Amino acid sequence: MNNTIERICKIYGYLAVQEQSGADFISSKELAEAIGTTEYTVRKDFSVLDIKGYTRKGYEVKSLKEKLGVKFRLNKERRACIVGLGRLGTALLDYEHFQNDGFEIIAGFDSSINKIERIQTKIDVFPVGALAEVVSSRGIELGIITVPAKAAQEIADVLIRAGVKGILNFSPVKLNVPKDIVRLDMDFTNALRFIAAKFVIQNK
Amino acid sequence: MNNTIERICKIYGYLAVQEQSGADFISSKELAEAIGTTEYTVRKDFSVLDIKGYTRKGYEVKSLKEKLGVKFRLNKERRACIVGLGRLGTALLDYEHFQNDGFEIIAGFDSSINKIERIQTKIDVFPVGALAEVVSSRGIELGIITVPAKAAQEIADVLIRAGVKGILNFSPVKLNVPKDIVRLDMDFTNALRFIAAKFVIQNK
DNA sequence: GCGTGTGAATAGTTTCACAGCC
DNA sequence: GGCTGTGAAACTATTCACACGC
Repeated sequence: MNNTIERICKIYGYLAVQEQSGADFISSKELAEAIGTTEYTVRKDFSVLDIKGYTRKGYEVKSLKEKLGVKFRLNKERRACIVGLGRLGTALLDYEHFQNDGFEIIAGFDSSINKIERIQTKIDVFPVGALAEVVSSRGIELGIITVPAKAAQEIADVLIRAGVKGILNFSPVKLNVPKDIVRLDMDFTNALRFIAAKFVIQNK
Repeated sequence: MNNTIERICKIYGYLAVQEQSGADFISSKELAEAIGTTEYTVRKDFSVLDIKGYTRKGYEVKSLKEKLGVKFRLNKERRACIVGLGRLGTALLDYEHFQNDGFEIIAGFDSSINKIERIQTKIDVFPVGALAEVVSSRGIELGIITVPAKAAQEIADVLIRAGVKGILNFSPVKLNVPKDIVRLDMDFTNALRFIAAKFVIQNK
């Protein structure tokens, strides 16, 4: 079911683009190509979600996006914060795509007061001590962790206690989180390992 | 089988840490907890790979790492380059974990000469025009793409023609690559979408 | 007893085949 | 003819059960 969610998220992104460019209908085949799967799988996903298309035309772009948005609440604007304002953290603070796609980074945190004072960004930045208070008072639902490995679990704990629903983890450690909290790891080293290993296996 | 590769990559990373801290043996249970799976799955993976442990002791850390390293060629140092030296690209240029774990970023590329001249890093930086030549002459096997969406496919094509084996793609577009080339997408917006959507589904 | 090794059972996912519809 | 919708088939992955070894 994770695979379905992942595909739907990609489809949703693709539909946003198609909607801009004025497309009315789209086939399962085109969607499949756009996200890298098969048309069967796309239709099966929609079938499970009870989403209907039109014979010979495909799916209506606007209403498909609308339905997926409602079912997965991708239509709702969500607030996020970034903890750890090193190079990666500051790069993400100003990552323009978030803003366009329903996510708003509304706060950054770092343990170094110096760094906080030096940072140039439109987004509010705070010392980590303010984390719990800011997260709950501003209704932040998603935490992005870009702190060094040894601080990551502690930050995750604070974020969760303050009420975030999910964590995007860029630190290379496996975080322990309660199972109602969603955690997604983006470990760059592992990503390169995966690419290298897969190349070896598939071309053997 | 992708799942197995992914788990092995995580295990390999965990073993590197364990090796440093001097651990001799490790059980399938501990490995499973470390990477977020079950002990059955870990043992099954090893079984398929024909890797043996010791009754009542588990697996010998050093030799397990060695064996995985050989089978998936994770023991080989691999060279990578980064194309697109915006905030994310420059953050990755100096991402310290790569260096420790068998990957070496040996070149950066950008289309702006200005940017190239201003960048402060120990790593060699070049105009994109030099991409094909540098990649093939220096034996770069992995390309990391951090250019804007509209330039991503073109860069991917050049990288592939120059001989890279895999691409780590940070741009939010789906790249077309021949099927012997490994591509891995890290789309941050999609990651947040996935977290939000999964939370909605699992807590419904 | 404790932890591995693995065939068998189960669960989950993708693909296929084809009926239905405009 | 072209594209959807979906049950069935095929495939893949995980979990279980238990024999084995120290």
